[in-house]
Amino acid sequence: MDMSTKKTRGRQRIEMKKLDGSKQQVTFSKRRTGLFKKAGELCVLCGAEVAIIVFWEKKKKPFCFGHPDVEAILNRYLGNGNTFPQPFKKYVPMDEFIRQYVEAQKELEIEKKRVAEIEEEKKKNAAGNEEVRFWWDAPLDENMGLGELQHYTRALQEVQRKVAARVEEMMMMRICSLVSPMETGVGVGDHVGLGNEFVNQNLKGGNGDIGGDFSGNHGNFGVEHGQF
Amino acid sequence: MDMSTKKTRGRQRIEMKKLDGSKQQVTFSKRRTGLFKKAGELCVLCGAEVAIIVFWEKKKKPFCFGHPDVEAILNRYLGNGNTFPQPFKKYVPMDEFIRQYVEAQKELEIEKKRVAEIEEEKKKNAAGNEEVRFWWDAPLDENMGLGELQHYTRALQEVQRKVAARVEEMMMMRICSLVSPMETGVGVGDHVGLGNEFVNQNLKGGNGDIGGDFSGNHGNFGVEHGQF
DNA sequence: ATCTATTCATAACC
DNA sequence: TGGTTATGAATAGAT
Repeated sequence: MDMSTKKTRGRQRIEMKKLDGSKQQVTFSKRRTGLFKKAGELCVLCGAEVAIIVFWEKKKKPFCFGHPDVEAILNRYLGNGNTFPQPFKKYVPMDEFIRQYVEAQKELEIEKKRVAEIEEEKKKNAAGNEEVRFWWDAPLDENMGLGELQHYTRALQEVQRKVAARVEEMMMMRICSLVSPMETGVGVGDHVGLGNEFVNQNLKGGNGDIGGDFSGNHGNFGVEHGQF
Repeated sequence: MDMSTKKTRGRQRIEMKKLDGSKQQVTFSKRRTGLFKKAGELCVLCGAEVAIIVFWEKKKKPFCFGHPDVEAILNRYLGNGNTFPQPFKKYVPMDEFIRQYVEAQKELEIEKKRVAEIEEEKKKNAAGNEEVRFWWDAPLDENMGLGELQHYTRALQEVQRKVAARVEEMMMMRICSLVSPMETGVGVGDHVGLGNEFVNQNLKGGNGDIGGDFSGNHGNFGVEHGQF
């Protein structure tokens, strides 16, 4: 295969993590379009009514999709006829949450210990109050060259940064996991918890269709653009 | 190619029109899942906040997707979070785990501040004497003890590994269905879109029905299932 | 915005 | 409601 003749590498698998500003912009645009298209197709194929609101970064205005229109969906959603879901703690499989929570606690412990150690060292050294205050101030070990040591230092910095970021990300995720089930709780027994259970549903159907075409754009669907 | 040996014809192009009850059910289920997944990816990749509400046929309860959660998005969409009901939070007594979790978060914050303080103090001392800084911030100097440094390196890496693994795991869970993180804001949308007027209005309600069940909330995304 | 080469989502089937 | 498979689609990367 003469790779050099290929015009592009084609679609490449990407890591599911936040993109950098550069790619983010184009990806957001493409995927948002794709998402709305999918929504439109769902409406046409299944006679569903869908509303999608997308806020991006600090942008004030949201990008919206709605069929028949966003307001209609929201009204129905918020509609007075709606009965609020009742708490259903006992139906939520807490095992996973508990496990995650415990993990979080352990990690927190590690963090705390680290801080404690630092303070301990600090105090100890301060008491001695000599030339060397902290262990890290100690003379460089002859086993490692400065260059290598610097390398390690940079590595540590990076690790520390990542850990902090990860922990935060994790915390956020966990919050969602923990809260959502409860908040969305609905009547007894309707939930399914982690692990992707499914809700059993039966249906048949029928009702009007919408006609739109989605081909290129979002035809008859209300697509509101945010941005600017 | 021996077509007769093929197990299936594979995916076939379908007309974009309403399906019959039969296929509709399965298609709705599959595509809804796919839609939510896409939304989750958009959130993760671009740091977007998305809310999706799907009503199906006569079903009373909608299927929802939301990150950070539907309510947050709607609040932002509707303008000020005031008029919008904050249903769940009030209704659902914070579960013990959530409470503890929140506390853990606070603790983490405190720890961070402590680290900052120590760092600050450290810098102060450094100013007074040498230019000693915290090991993670720096241009390392010859004072760092190799042994300690290695110790911390290992410790941090271990933590990092665990955290990463956990996050990865969670991401997987979610991504498989849905996924990820972010903040809140305020703003009302403007629209573009065919046939839809947009009226910015404050709905209130007090209740929203969300109903359903919550399917696999595997994700960090709040996914609420409707059905019935 | 266009254009591929690939990965991904899914219509058919089981 | 769940898998499996062969294809149609969506889209990352490059232009």
